[in-house]
Amino acid sequence: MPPQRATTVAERLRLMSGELTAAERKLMAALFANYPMAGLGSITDFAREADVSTPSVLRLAKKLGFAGYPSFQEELRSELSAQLQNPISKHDRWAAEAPDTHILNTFATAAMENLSGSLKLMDHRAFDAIVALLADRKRKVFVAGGRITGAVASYLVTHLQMARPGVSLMPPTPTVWPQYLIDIGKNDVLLFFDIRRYDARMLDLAASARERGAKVVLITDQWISPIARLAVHSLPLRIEAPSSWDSNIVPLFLAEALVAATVNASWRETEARIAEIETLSDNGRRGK
Amino acid sequence: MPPQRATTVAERLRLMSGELTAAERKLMAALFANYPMAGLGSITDFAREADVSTPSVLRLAKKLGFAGYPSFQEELRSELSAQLQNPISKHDRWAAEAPDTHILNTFATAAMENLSGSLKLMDHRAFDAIVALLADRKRKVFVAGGRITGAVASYLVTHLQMARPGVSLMPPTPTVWPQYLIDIGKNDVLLFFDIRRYDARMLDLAASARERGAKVVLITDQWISPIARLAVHSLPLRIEAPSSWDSNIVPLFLAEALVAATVNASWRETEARIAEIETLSDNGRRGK
DNA sequence: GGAAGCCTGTCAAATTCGTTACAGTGGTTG
DNA sequence: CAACCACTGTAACGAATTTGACAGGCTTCC
Repeated sequence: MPPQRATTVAERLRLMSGELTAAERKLMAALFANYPMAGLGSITDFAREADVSTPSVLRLAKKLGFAGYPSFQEELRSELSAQLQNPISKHDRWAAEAPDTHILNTFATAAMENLSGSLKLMDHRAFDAIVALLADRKRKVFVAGGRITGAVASYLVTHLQMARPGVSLMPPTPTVWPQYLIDIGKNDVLLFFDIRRYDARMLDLAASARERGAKVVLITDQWISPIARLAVHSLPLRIEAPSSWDSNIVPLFLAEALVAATVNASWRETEARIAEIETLSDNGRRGK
Repeated sequence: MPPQRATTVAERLRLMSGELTAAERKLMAALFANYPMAGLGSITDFAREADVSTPSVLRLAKKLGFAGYPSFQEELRSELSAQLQNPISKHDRWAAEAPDTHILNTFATAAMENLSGSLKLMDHRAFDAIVALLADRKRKVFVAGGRITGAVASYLVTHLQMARPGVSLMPPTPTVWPQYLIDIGKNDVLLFFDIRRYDARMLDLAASARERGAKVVLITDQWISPIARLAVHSLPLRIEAPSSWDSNIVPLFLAEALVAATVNASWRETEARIAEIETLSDNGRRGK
């Protein structure tokens, strides 16, 4: 019998997570990946699942206050049977034991809905076309974001720079834009993140770039930035959140997906570049 | 492996109920009395529960088509885990008409799994405690991120600054950290984003801040940054992605949730501030 | 009423499991 | 750089479980 019947194994694990060793964290991750089923087989199975030795499993069980592995299992079983008899066992998916109204849960629901809503709306051919533009090394790529979306734009640039040369972030201050604009030529790509509270100066920038023959690409929200009229491709995303501000989770998702797809589309050239960056970065670390 | 994966043990038992012997019917009744938990213990327990001998249990398992008692148990477990996961994995199709293997879809699946996996791991009390720290205006708040997570850190700062005064982003270059460190005092908060490829200099920064009496808070990945040992709260997140790099969607999710919760926690003071920022921002636009 | 057949429990063998002891590893401190 | 500490895996032991063999008992049918 466990020390306190009030708490669950999951909760106890979370409370102790700070004091867990590497092997114990592997076990915790394996258990949560398939909770609590992973712990109901033999100790050998559980150990193999988490890729640790059987004594490590035993040590974890004892650390949690159980006499041995069997009593650990017994507790898991009794939790499970309590949960099954309780019809309120629906929120396994969210933060355990937090109420449905907890911000973590409402936010997670919103994020999931935004993501699946965005994907349903999305034209995957436009996505592929944008990837083709980004993967084309003959084109220079510029990325611009607003006050809020600037962080997402910067994130995209950081990763794209690892995948290919010729990628620049437009700085946040419009006064220095001309000295970037001068280098934006025909066939170059200017990608905007522009969501609600559309910035008039970004629209001007898009117009100027288009006049110079650049391909304008737009990532925006469902109300669609005016830049859309100048863009060759635009992707509208859903960004609502139970908050005073919009959520940029889906824009970030799109940025990551664009990077991954771009890397895939030009793997031959990208592979060597990534490896070289690794080397340089290691040298830098060693030389420090 | 059982003969037909389509049917459950319960169903198979009901179908065969006509051909069962007395002892087997006792077992069936005991199993249904608390299904399927009764079958997840040892064969001895199950037999005693039904008041029959252990070989009778074995005979029933074989009659149902299983090789032995362990494989019977395995089937029960897999049924149960399928039942528990079913309501979750109901992702009603991602990007329309794009194949399941399209990057948008594989990435979306990964993102969803990372999010729900992170939430399962998460200690919501640690989250609440962090919010309490961030909402306390007597504490200054500093946020630090690495090369990649810097964008997320910056995003968090941009929003937190709208919610409260005294929020600073630690710059990316360690050489200027001392002039920030000097202002970090007792009771101030230093929040780190530190994921895989942990930066040794960030660890040093955390140690220095802690020596000065600051509260160190850590947001990290499931392998857990060494900063965890210095932190009062640490939240491990899942960040795997089908890409050459990790996904920062969940860290961004957490940043947004922290901001929203912080705003909620101190709405009285925050409301006026947000309104005032609106005014200032409008004036700025008009004055342009 | 007796014999056959099926069912069930007891017992013991074989295997697997859980547990302990110990040694090797990596990282840290003086 | 040596000594130490914490952590982890290997190996071996004892315990528990699973399984097969056997025999007693109940029912059924001739």
